[in-house]
Amino acid sequence: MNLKDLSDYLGLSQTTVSRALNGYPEVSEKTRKRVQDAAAAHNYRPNTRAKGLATGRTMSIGHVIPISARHEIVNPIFADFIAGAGEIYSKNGYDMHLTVVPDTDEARVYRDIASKGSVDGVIVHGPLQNDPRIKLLQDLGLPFAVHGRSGRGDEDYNWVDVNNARAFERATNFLIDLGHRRIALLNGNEKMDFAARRRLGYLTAHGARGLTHDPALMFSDEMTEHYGYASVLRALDHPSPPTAFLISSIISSIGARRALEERGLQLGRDISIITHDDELSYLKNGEDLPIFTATRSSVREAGRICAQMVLDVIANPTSPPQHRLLESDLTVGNSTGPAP
Amino acid sequence: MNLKDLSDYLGLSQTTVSRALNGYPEVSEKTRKRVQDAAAAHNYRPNTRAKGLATGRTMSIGHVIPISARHEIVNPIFADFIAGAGEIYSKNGYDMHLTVVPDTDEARVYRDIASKGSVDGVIVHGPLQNDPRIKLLQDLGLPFAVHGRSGRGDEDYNWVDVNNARAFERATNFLIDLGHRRIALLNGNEKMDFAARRRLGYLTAHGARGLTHDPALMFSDEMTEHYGYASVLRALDHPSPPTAFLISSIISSIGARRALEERGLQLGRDISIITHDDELSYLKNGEDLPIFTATRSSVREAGRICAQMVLDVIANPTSPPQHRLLESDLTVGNSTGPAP
DNA sequence: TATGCATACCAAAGCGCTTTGGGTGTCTCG
DNA sequence: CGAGACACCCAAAGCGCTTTGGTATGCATA
Repeated sequence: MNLKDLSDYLGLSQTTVSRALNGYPEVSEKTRKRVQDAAAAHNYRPNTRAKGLATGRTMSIGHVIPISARHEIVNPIFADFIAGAGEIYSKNGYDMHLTVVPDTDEARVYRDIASKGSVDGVIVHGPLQNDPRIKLLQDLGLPFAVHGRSGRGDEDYNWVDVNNARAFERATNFLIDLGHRRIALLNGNEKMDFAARRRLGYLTAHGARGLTHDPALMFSDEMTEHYGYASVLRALDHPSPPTAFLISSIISSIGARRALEERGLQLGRDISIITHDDELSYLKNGEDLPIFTATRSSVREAGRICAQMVLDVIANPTSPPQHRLLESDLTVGNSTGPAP
Repeated sequence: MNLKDLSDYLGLSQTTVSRALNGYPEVSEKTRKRVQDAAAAHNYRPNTRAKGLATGRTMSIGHVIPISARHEIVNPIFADFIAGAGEIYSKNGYDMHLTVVPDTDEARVYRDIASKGSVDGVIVHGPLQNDPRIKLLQDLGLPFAVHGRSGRGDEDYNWVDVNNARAFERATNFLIDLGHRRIALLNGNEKMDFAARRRLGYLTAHGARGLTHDPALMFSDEMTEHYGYASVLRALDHPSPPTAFLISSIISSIGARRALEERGLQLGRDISIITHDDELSYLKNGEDLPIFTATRSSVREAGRICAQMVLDVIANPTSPPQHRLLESDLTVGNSTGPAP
């Protein structure tokens, strides 16, 4: 059933039917009702492509999901972010257009998307420090919002980010206050902006308290379970091992816990851990009692905000860039205690 | 830059340029080369919507991601499945169209997608037993492939599934052979087809060995970490507690391990665990040595196969339905041992 | 009676592409 | 030398919608 069929059936022109369905005033309420009823009865929905061609809008937002080319790992926070964004999209009649691509040739994909005109805007995932994608998208004139930021000069594009530096500074201070002096950092890949900022927070706290950090206790890689496990073992084998760990992801923290268990060390007594918690739906940091002391910020909520942001930009292309810096809670669990 | 601009620039008709780019024989190789070079130089890509309108194909596949309406949980295996499917899509010039939707009104979404004509085919995620979506899609005439199966009558649609019954039967037998007699089952939501089959395998093994199962040791819910944790505690508090657990997801197994740790029980000695392992990229079952004894099957590979299957159906609509039943490995790790 | 102005509708162009149904020039062969 | 055959190219229709630029009708006003 297409517009022509429907208008033939109703004995009206396509113009009138289209206007009736799209809420234009040039059609009597009686006719509009008749058209709407017929459309519902025949289960008519305008063809997306045709509508897109005619209006120049696709009503869909592109997400380019980078897959680590080195390790073939897809970021686990992605599922929850998408869930949040998807909520907003369906509320606004938008669709989500997904491309998974090795993180080595993301630029090509953005270029493709832009010239194929298949989306009205895009969300940038996992920005690096000084990510070239941002300039590219600005040049292409494609509306976009970034989940995270990208180094300096973050004034002239739209982003939603967690205050990563602050979160990790607070967490580090919390540990220092408990008497810890050797604190290991299991960070994400520090080419990524969020990880660089977390590192900064960690270093800032050290500096402010007159402590020196030990590069041998600072790790940076993709945040898998195994990374947490292996890094903790390595740190513990250091001649002067840490008494506390600051970990960038709850997934790696699970690996860390496994390592401690294997070594017979008790979490919160022998070794303290603070983790960052993205509030993944299937991997909550405890239901009522938190498992880990954690800096907490919902990635799903970030997805919602980010999605709303692109939609705003699309609706209002001339408005100034929007920024949203989310503060994270510091929830105290049983994984931290005074330094032994 | 659109077709008209490009053909004007080249002094050729749109027809010729279109044919040159799409590999039709009616154009000289010399001209084709000239056209291709110009297209590349001007970064020309045909507009997706226009192409779709003209050809009747969208070159995109729809994925409808159900979110548990009760618990707002998005299935963690989803990210890896998508990664696998995305690989195949980009190799074949297809895109992925995503809709996240509460699992209560998925049907509406499929109906929408079909009448809006925004995709060439869809993948069905997380089929229930006797899932109404399958009949719906057949009625709508939309090509589709199911990740999993849906109860009886699985001959007349396309699916990729793991042999869940067999996997869990083997795992149960393995535990029985080790002397375990009270084996708890931490299953997924048994409205889902995969979980029902796993339950069946578990029961079959019990029956074949003349053992009776205890409903008090059988759990069914969404497979979160907390579910694993809470269920293990509950099972251990049973007057006659189990000596082994069979767990449907590595995520829940992590929760299970946490519960054991809390109770001071040693995995593989006091309590045995066999888990199902979807080979999630960020949550591998150990890097070299497996953490858990596990029935293993790559969900990413399933994504690849499933994607290829829809593409095949689209290319060849009259071919008979394809089925692919993947057998899972049983890898032995340190989480199992003789019954105490 | 003529004019103005809403109101309610419509025909047709246009979005950017593919594809049908030719057309023209060159070559080959009887 | 004329007729097919072939290679190469083109104009225009059509995909399903929105939107521009109307027209016809009815009614109040001057």
